[in-house]
Amino acid sequence: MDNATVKNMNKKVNLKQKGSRYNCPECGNHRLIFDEKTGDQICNMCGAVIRERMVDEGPEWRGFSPEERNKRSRVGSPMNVMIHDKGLSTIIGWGNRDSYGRQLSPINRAKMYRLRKWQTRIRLSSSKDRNLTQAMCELDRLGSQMGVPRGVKETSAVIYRKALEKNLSRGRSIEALVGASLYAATRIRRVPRSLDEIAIHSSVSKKELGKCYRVIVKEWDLKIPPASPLDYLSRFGTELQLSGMCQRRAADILIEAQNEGLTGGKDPTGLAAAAIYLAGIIKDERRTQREIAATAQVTEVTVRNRYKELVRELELDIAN
DNA sequence: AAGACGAAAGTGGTTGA
DNA sequence: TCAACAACTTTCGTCTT
Repeated sequence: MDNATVKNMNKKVNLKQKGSRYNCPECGNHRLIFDEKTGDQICNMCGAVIRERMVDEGPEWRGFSPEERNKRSRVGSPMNVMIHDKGLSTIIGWGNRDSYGRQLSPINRAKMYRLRKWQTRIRLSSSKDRNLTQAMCELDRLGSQMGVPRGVKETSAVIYRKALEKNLSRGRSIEALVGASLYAATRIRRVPRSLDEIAIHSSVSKKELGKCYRVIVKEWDLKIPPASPLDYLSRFGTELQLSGMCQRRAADILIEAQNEGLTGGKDPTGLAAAAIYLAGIIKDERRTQREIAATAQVTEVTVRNRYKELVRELELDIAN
């Protein structure tokens, strides 16, 4: 018996018996002990370590009766807020066989057919459900087309659900409400997209989206901070292939501008664009005003005005 | 020739009477 | 409801690199 084995044998604490399919190769004993700390499986007769660093696939809880075990089980699909019934409803299978695999009798087959029909009707019964089904579909399309991260889409789905509960859908198109909830979600998650961008990818006008957005915010009393130019930096920076250093410098400029109170009432995209333009010059990664204006979706004039203002007010020294 | 600049006129939204 | 207003856009001619 080597040292390690003796050491393992001494571990009387934290040892838990586990039924095992293995027999000890040394003595043939089938009572094996599992050490939770080290993940070793040890023979309780001769102390031989059968397997090391095993992964315990069992649950971390114990149940003393079948009911208890059932209650504690967490098996099942995760909830998905982006499917109208959150992916939790049951679907009657299509195979015309019972649980033993036997063919159903013609009478039962007809019964199952009727059951299925009713079940799908019930599943999508209320107009709200039908609305949600369509909305989630549209949200998925819109979100994917705009390259919005999954988490934001989920936030948006939650907002839409709440809007629907408050009956905000009445008199408004599904598309408009979906767009507005997506806009709100991007703002909340601090990856803002402009109403213009959403309007481009959906058939709803910017005006209509804005109206819906305001209704959602008002009705739900959402506290959405105004979009900060900082939130736009990384997206624009990435699109313009600027280095992290350069983006960092742009952020510094913006923070300074904010401290000086220069950002109030100004278009945050324009400010972000100007900061990027300046940082580009400072860090020798110059991008033309046109390039930046195009990615930030503002005009060159705005970039120009904002950056002139920043230079003047912050007394930045740009040697060029 | 491309990029930057600035003036002038126009647009859509907010504010206050 | 309307005018005033600030910010932004569009357009265009001129200057700079």
